[in-house]
Amino acid sequence: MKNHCKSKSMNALSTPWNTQLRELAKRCQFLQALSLYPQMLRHGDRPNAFTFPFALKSCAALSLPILGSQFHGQITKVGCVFEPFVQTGLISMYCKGSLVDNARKVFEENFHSRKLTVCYNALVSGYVSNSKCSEAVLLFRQMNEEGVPVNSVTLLGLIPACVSPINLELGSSLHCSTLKYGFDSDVSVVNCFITMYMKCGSVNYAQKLFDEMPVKGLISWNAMVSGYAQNGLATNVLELYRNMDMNGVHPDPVTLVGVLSSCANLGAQSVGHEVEFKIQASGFTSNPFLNNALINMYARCGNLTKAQAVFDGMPERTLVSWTAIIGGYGMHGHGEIAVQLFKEMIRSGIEPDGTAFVCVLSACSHAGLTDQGLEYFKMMKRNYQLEPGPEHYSCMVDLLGRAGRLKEAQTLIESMPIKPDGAVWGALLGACKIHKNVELAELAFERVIELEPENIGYYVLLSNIYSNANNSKGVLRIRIMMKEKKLKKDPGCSYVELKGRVHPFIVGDRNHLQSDEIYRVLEELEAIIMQEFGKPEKDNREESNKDGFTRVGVHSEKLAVAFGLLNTTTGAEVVIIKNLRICEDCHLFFKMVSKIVHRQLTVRDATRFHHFRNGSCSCKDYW
DNA sequence: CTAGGGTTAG
Repeated sequence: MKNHCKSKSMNALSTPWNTQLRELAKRCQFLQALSLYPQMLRHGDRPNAFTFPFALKSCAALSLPILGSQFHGQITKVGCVFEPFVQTGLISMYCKGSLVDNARKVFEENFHSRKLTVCYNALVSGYVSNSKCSEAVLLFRQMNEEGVPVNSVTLLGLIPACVSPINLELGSSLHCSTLKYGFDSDVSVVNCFITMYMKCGSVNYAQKLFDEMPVKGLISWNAMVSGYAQNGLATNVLELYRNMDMNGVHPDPVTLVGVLSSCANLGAQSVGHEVEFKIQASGFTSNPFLNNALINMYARCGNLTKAQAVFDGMPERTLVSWTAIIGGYGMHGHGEIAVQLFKEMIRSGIEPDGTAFVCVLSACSHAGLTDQGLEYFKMMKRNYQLEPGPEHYSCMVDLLGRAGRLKEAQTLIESMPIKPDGAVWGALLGACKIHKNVELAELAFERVIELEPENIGYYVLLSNIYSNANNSKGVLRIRIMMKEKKLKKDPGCSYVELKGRVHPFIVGDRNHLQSDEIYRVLEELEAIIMQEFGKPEKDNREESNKDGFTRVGVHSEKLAVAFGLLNTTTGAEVVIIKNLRICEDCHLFFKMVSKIVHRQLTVRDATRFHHFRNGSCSCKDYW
């Protein structure tokens, strides 16, 4: 190449450099691409309009706006600022480096660009990615007014502006107007709308769009998988994953991340394991997103050994990897290990963020490491300039509360510089239940229902506190409140994972295809239990309708056990996936059943299952 | 200029 360069004219000389630059940028080797530029100058070769777009793209990808602005200077000198590719490159580079005002300046100063769709597109998407959505919408209107043609890329840049539930209206009006442009048959535009509706929580609408697509691409499937996963619809994710397979669509890393996240929420370890196998078979083993999702999945399913193994096997661990493994140890009560790992992470030069602190604080709380937790809370601000949010305060209230330091917890809430949310008062209420403090519970309850009047969990909690204190007046008062507000506790739910399918059960469920047989097994089991161990102390079955409240029918856990026993072959492990806080009645039932059958019954924590976000599914609390 | 992704108590 060197010989080439010396012998040709200036302009043509830069061509081999440009080709190499373009190749490197295409392969995302941006640093190498940028290092080519000084080499080129050293050779005495001049950059031209074909050089800069790739240099700018590299600056954008690496978020180096300062270097980018030096290129801007060069571009002005060379005089190719009016070239569309250079211009859009500049706008995009400044936007990716968060210098939107510079981008706007480039856009405004260039007369020729005013009518160019690509330049508008670059700025529209730049505004959106810098969360300046109203500016993006204004610019979009301006395009229409000035008669600049809108293309599908314009929409791809603009639609993500409407990804929060607040913007659903704007999003759907945008959707309506795109019908007018005729982009409703463009696969990428529809994919983008699917994502938008999913992020707005409008799952049904997203599903409708997906179902009506005549041609679906891998990204369409992925948008649905991730959307379901983000909305906590883990069973839908698994169903869709099977459907993909049947339609001959091959999953890629993005698909598998969504599937793993749902396995984590369901506690569906065997599907998760299957996915891990697929990852290895497809050669995705070094994808950091996938490894983090694997750590999370194994940790949540209680398999800390495997979570640790994935973590140890990663060539590079990001903050998210550390957070996932720390959270995993924390949620299973290994507070000391979690704290050790947190220290190790800091030693390895990774700075914790707010999320990492939530994990370590809650780990301290679960393990009773009260002072350690207090120390970390102080450290947030002192060492890392992180302002504690309400989620950190609720961890602290939980930490102090569990340790019986209720007064300190209350003082902490009162000293908060930000407004406490429902979770903060809720944590105090929970602590009052553990330490049987009725008086403080009443205060916490009053505050928490001001903030979350619809959250049934808190009513149930206070009612149970009254009940433990034999305060029947209190219990009645809460029930009347709930009745007046027409609040009803969501039923609890248990899952059994069998041959890769997840079977959900709710209290008194009759929906399952094998419903009759399940009830038969249950009755048999209970008959044997009666025979062997006598009548269980508590039996909540068939208590109906006194004072208008529905009472517990047949517990979901019991149905799940009966289903498991009915459908597994000898020696198979029955996995009951359930909220850890099962009631004494069910606990007794589990113990007796596992004595009767010589199979292993495993109880898993699935409290994270989003369906129950607004109230625990502890069946004791179900009225 | 350009659609889909991992970590967050109670």
